[in-house]
Amino acid sequence: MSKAIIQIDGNNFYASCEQMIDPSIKGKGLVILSNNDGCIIARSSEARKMGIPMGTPYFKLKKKLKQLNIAVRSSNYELYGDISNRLMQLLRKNCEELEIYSIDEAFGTMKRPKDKCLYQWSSNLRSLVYQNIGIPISIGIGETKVLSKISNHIAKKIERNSGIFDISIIENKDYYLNQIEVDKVWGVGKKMSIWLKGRGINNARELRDMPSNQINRKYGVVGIRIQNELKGKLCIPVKEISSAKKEICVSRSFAYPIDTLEELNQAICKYVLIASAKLRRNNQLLSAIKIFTTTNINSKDFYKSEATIQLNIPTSNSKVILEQSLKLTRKIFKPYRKLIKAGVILHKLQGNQYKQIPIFDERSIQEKFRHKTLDNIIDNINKRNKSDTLSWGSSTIKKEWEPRREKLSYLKTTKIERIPSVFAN
DNA sequence: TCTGGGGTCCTAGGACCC
DNA sequence: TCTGGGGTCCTAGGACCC
Repeated sequence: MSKAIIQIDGNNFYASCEQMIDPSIKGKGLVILSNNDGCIIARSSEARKMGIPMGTPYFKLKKKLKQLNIAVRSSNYELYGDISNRLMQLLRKNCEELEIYSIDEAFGTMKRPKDKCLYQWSSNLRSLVYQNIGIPISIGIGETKVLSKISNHIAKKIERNSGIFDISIIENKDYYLNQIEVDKVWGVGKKMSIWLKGRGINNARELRDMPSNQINRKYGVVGIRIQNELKGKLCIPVKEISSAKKEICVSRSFAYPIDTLEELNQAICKYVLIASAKLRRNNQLLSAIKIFTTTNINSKDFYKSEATIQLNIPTSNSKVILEQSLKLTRKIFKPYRKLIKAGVILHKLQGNQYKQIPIFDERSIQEKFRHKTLDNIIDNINKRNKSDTLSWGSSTIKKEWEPRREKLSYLKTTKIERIPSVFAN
């Protein structure tokens, strides 16, 4: 038996992070809201048991949450990011290879011991993480990523598994695969599951055993890959080194609709500065910028607009990116539209080691270096202090339409002044 | 009144080339 | 009326993920 693929994730990760820093909500009903306090994006297991559905708009459940005495938090990505880093460091030490897949999920590999059983190892890892990070995790093991995801799902579902399941070493594999609905299989989304169900394929076992030419005709390599992974053939390898980002997107909804060019400009400026700082952090340059905005998708006169510009010389310079972005903003703006969201996407990214400097224009070289220094100074100051300590004048925006975060928890792990005090008597 | 944000991968089809 | 064949590259958009 070759290497085992291990899938590890934090249980109800956002909720667990909040409960970890605030013991008063431990073991209680808790929901986490999306940006702008829009909808429910995470629940504690207690809230789930009380029947609070995922993804529902907050305003629809506000009353019910109060009646049930369920705590509410705005999402606090600085906190979750910090806990995630600690978790991943610990996992990296304990797996042979580790691919960080998302803020709360990782894939690892492990060689199986002589008796093939990784339960002891998994159980030790779970305790270690709980002791050191304070977050419960689940561990799924299989021959491929798709199977390890299924294992993880079973680990969470069946209590006696205590958060660990290994589908490769059990005898009645089909018994379990028969119980996994086809839309729960990793890679099968809404569209594909409708198509599959229309053909009588309702669970993971049936998907594995259906004729591959059928799925190939409809979904090509994407479909075949999922099917092969279900059969135990590794098609989606564990990537230890995360590949360079191909695009960077920063977008937000506004607390209230805006309808002037001035406001849109301010928002775009702010997002562009966040995105270009990210770009420089990744040591990358961009060659294309897209700006977009939309009104409420649920309204009758839904309006959305976007514009893209290609740059001849790749850059990571805030001033250049800002100038181009504001030109695009003028293009996409239309008066009397109640805009509720806007954003920027940086496209065609490349590593900055390939930066091309214009060779004939002496002045532009000097300018470039000056801008580079300015960007560096701003980035460094913002890194040491609050992320927007120093910014560009054009990006100062009115507080009242900044996204709502009314139920934000304190940053007890990343702000020195917020570290909890302990008094011993 | 109020419905998130940030990604990746793949494919079809257009533009262009010889 | 009739209008090649084969290839590459790029982009927009769909589908999916957390």
